Amino acid sequence: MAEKMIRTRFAPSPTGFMHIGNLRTALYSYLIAKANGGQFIVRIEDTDQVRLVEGATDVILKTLEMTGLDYDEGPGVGGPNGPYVQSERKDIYKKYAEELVEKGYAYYCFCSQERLQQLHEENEVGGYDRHCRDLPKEEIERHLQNGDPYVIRQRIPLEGVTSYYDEVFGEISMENKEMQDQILLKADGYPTYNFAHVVDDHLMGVTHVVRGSEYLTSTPKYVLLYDAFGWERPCYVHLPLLMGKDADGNVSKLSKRHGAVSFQDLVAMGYLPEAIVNYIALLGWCPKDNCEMFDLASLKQNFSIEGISKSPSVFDYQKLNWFNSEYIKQLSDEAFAEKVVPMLKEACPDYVDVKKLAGLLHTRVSTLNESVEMVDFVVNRLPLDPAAYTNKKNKTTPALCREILSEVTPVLEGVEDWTNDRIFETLKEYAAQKGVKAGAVMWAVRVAVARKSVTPGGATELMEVLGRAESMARIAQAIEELAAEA
RNA sequence: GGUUCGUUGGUCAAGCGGUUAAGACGCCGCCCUCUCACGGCGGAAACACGAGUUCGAUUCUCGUACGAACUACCA
Repeated sequence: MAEKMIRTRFAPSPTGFMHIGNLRTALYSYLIAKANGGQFIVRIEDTDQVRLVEGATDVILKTLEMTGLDYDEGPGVGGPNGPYVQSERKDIYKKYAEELVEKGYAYYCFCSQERLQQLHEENEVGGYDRHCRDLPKEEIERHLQNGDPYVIRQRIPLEGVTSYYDEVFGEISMENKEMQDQILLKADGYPTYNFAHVVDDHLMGVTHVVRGSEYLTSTPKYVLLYDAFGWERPCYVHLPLLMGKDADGNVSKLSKRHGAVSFQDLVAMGYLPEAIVNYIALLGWCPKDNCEMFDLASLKQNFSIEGISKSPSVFDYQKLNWFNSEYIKQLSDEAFAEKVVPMLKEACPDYVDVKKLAGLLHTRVSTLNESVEMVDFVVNRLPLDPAAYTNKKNKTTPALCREILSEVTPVLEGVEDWTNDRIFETLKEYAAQKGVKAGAVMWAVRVAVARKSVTPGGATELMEVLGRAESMARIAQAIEELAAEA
């Protein structure tokens, strides 16, 4: 008999932006299915009515689209197991919860939230005292009759041990007495995650539950639910957590306080979706051959559960930057320009050749947005410290630079085609004639023209970008300033 | 506090009883060079600790330490 087809799901709750940890979970879940010819489902878990955020679902779906994680079933595309939004499945859960009550695996609880709150405060460690676990039948009936608000709780065995096998962490065992009689159905009629996801995963034929390892210790309760219904337990694949490091060097679950952690934040900062995907794919997974560059297609080719590690990994922006710069360099000049020219156009004066400027930036930025930051000296004439004219390798001094700049002015005026090549040749000839290193001339001119000692691109490249008029004006200004200084 | 999980350089990590303990990012140096970047070459940098098992432990077992997650009518 053929292996059962693998079906995985990504089940986010629409409570905010697409967290990078969620994206990685989605990615792994997707890859586990796709690496094995399986199917990938998306399900929206919006059972918490108070935490709902308008538009969050759209952001999630949009992120999946931008990263190429196409799904076989889910909101928008539909499928045979819909609806794929939990709030639209409300009736289903109630039915199953009641089935559990009938079977004795769950019970009605009429405790007020105030009482629970108080309980929580009294014994700090928390936990429900199972007040309603063994309520007499008549009392339950009376409450129900009265229309008293109630929740349905799972009746966890008081003794024994529950274990399950996790594909990455191995055997996990938990004493039943350590588990809480968790709420399955809330007073507002919505199910909790604890219940809804079990019912849905079963109904939707999910074979592999892929999620963060924060669920590792609550999974025994879910496994008990499968058993109570008599359903086949799924394979569990818990993923190591994504961590962030704070200013003090302490690590904890990656969150907003660690900086930009949503996919859209990163994109807005100029990271390419492909680079983000590549980077997070490697955060907790390593291929057999240790290769590092992966697009989605090759990930589908190579991904395997065995490569997933157990230990949490720290999100490192430096490495992300490296991946991003690699992907930027892989872009053709045209493709890069297309992304960056609009920003440059907006920032720079009209006389600037932004297309050429983009060319200079291509190998020098690690994010798209860095382009604009890097050309501040093009946008404005920066204040300049004459000390910048001193360079020991080229043996330049402010005085020498002043001389060079004065002499070079008429030479440059004679240049017919204001292009990098022509300007460069001309300046080189001049240097040879004068008997100084070309580097000295270039240094003088570049500092004068850029008004900055470190620049993307050389003197002549910058002059081409700035155009003849602005370049000459800057040189003239430099000569004046140097004269004033001397 | 309890429970569960984790621990190879600063970070991501390979390793699955015998290795000079890979590789990548970052850092440093050299080369290239019109400064920077790109590219090339090289360098510093790690098995948390203690017992066992074994001829032999980074690898297996158990403790200790440290870290994390969970402990909601949130997911």
